Amino acid sequence: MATENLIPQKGVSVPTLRRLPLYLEVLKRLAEQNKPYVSCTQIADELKLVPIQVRKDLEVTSGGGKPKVGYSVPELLKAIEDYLGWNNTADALLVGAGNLGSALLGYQGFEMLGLNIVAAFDLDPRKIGTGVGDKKIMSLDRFEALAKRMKIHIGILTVPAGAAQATADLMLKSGIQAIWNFAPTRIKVPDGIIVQHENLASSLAVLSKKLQAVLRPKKK
Amino acid sequence: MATENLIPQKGVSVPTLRRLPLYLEVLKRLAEQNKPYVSCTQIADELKLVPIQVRKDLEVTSGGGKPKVGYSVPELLKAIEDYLGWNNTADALLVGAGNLGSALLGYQGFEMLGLNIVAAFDLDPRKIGTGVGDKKIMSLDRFEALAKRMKIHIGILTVPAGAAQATADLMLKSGIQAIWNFAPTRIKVPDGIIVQHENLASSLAVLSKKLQAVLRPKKK
DNA sequence: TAGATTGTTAATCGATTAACAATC
DNA sequence: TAGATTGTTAATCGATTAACAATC
Repeated sequence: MATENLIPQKGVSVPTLRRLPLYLEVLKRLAEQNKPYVSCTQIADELKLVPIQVRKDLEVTSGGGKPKVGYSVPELLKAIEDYLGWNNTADALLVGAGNLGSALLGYQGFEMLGLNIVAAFDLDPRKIGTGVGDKKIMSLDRFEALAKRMKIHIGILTVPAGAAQATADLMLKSGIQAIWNFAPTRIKVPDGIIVQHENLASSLAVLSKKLQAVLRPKKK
Repeated sequence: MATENLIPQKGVSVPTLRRLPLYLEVLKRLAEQNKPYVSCTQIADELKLVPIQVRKDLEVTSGGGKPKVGYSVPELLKAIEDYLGWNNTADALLVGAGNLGSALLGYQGFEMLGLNIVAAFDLDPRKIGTGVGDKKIMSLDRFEALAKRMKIHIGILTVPAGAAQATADLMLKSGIQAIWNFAPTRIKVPDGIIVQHENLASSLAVLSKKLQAVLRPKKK
C-alpha cells in the first residue's frame, strides 16, 4: 500500500503534532515567570508563527482558553503534556552506544518528554559494563530477554548503517513496536510497526538548497 | 512577518526536497549493482511511496527519463546531486564537542552529502587539541578568526541549550549564514539567516502519539 | 460598557494524486 | 507493433489562513 504507515492517527496532522512541543517550551518559560495567562498572539510571535495557526493547533488538545484573557498557562501546559502522553513515562531501550547513542543516553531532557531510556546495548566488549550517568551499557545478547521481561515498546537505533536492519529485526523479535531510527539508512518493518526516521540527509538537503539561494545570485 | 524565513526558495517544496536524498540512497545502491535504468515504480516500491509522487519530485531536478525505459541511474544520480549542490563540497564549522558533536564530527557519510566539517570548537580545555579522526577540536576563541579567514558559511550547533543563543550570535558575528541547530532549544536570528532546527521533541511527539494509538484501544 | 481574544465556519493555498496523451 | 513508462494537465485532498460571531 501507499501510505507510510497504517496506524489510525486520525484527526491531528503531523505538522500540528510537531509544533506542540514548541508551544510547551514557550509555556514552560512562562510558567517559570509565573505568568498566569498567555494569548495565541504572544505564542505565535515567540515562534514566528501566525496566531490563528497556534489557536487551531491548541484546539486539538482542548485546553480551552478564555476570550479576552487568553489561555491559562498551567492548564494549557498540562493539556498538551496529557495529549502527548508525556506525563506517563514510557521506557525505551537503546542499541548502539557510540557517540550518538551516548549523547542520547546522557541527555537529561528526555525526562521532561516522558521518555526513560532504561539501558543501552552494544557489541563492543570494551563498552559493556560501562555507562553514561546511571544508564548502563549491556551486551546485545541480553536485549531480547530484558525487552520482553520489562515489556518495553520503544527501541532507539543508533548503530552504523550496516547493522541497522539486523538490529531492527532483533528489536521486533523482542516485542518492540516503535523504532526511533537514527541510523543513516532506512529500515524495513512490517505494517503496524512504527518507525520514526531521523534523517540527517533530508535536513541537509533543505539547508543546502536554502543556502544556495542566498549565496548564489538568483537567476532570472 | 509570519514566515519562518524569507529566502526565495521558489518552486520546490520542502517535502520534495526532503525526499530527494531518499531517492539518492536508492540510486546509489542500484549504481553499485550496475543497473542502467530504473522506473519510478521501482523507486516508489522501495520507499513505500507512490510512483506518481516520485515522478513529480524527479521532474524538478529534470534528470529526464525515457518512456518505456525509465530513468538512467547514473544520469539521475548526477542530476539530483547537482540539484542539491552536493558535488561541490561546502565547508562547515561545528561548536560543541560533546558526544553529539563528536558523533557528527566523526561521521564519514557527510562527504557524500557535500559537507565537510573543517574543525570543531569547544570551551573545555581538556578537549582542546584532541580530535576525532583528522578533525581537530580547537578553542572557541579561535572560531571567529577561522570562520572569517576561510569564509565559512555553515555553522553546526551542538552545545547545551543554555549556550545556544550566545553561540549562535558568535556564529553570525563571524559571517555564518546558515546554522544547523542540534541544541535542544530554538534560537533567534535576523531575517535572511537560515536555521535548520533538528528538534528531537517534535519527532518524539509524533512517535509518542502514534505509539499511543497502537498501545491503547482506540476509543470509538 | 468597550475591546481584546477565543472558537468556529468558510476560503484559500499548496501538495498529492489521478488521468491520459506522448513516446521509446 | 504493442505495451510500458514518462511528462503534463486536471482533480482532489488536506493544511493553512481569513472572517466573524461569541464572550469574558
